[in-house]
Amino acid sequence: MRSSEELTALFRERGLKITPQRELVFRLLDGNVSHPTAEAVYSAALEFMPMISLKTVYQVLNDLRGLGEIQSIEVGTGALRFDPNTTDHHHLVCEGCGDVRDVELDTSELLLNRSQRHGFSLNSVEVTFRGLCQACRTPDLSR
Amino acid sequence: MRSSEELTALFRERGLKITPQRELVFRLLDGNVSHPTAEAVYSAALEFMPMISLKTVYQVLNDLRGLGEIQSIEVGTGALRFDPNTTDHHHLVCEGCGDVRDVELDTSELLLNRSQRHGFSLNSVEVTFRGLCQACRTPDLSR
DNA sequence: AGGTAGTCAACAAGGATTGTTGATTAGCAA
DNA sequence: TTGCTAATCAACAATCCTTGTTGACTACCT
Repeated sequence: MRSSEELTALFRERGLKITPQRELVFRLLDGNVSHPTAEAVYSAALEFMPMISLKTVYQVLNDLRGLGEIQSIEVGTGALRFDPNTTDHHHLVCEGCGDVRDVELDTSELLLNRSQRHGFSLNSVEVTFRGLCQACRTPDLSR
Repeated sequence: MRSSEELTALFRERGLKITPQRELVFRLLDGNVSHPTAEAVYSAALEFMPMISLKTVYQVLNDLRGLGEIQSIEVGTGALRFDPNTTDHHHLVCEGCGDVRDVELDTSELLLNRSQRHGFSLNSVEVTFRGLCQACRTPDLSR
């Protein structure tokens, strides 16, 4: 995802207005590596803008996705998650708490000699690792 | 997934009764490589048993999953898909029609030196290839 | 300054899946 | 073969996530 300033220019270019709601969502996503759901973005937004609606958050996220500035991922934790990191990377999901981490991975080997596999033309590869994070693996002694 | 006869024995062992509905779902899944949704299994079942309910199909699928005889996969086509192939394999999804094919793939390299990554204990890796199948890529001249 | 896009509340609705209830059927162990 | 109990059925309702609708209001931007 580009910087807030670049997004502003990009939105204007497309005839989309720059509203405080959009700017807030830009800010909340900038550098965000937590792979938040729409609800999570909404919750974070409420602290700065108590009257923002969930619907608006969904709309801004869809706008950004439409522009290719963020991507949505489905890792089996129920809701879609949004990721401002649109570079080639993959994910590690905690089966306990649902946390998602980024994983750098070279998938060029996976694609080699597979371009005509099953008669398909390949567009992308996603690798999802699953396991338990440290917190979910360690018994919580405070309880 | 084991054979229908082995499943019968397994179900009895667990105190689960062998009903015509369960036997039908066993049969429909045996050797099925189409990765059907619950609805698709239900549709197929209706041809042999017009009074079977979707609810029952869901229950049988969940029973089988609970016993580890089938797995469910989520490939972003809306509904869960069920797969009687529980061996180590991966999937190729057509972004046009949603068709899912099996892909044999050695993921041992992917797991190497990653067992402690991010403090996670790893349980599994899924690789999903996306592209267009031949039918979706080829313009249909009959229309 | 005005046209219009954006936002809001307050809904409804969709699709997938699970839960509920109460009646009926039937598997299977004794 | 009988009887206990699980399984199934219909007919719902309900959940969760996401999108659509309407009508009023606001405010961005040319």
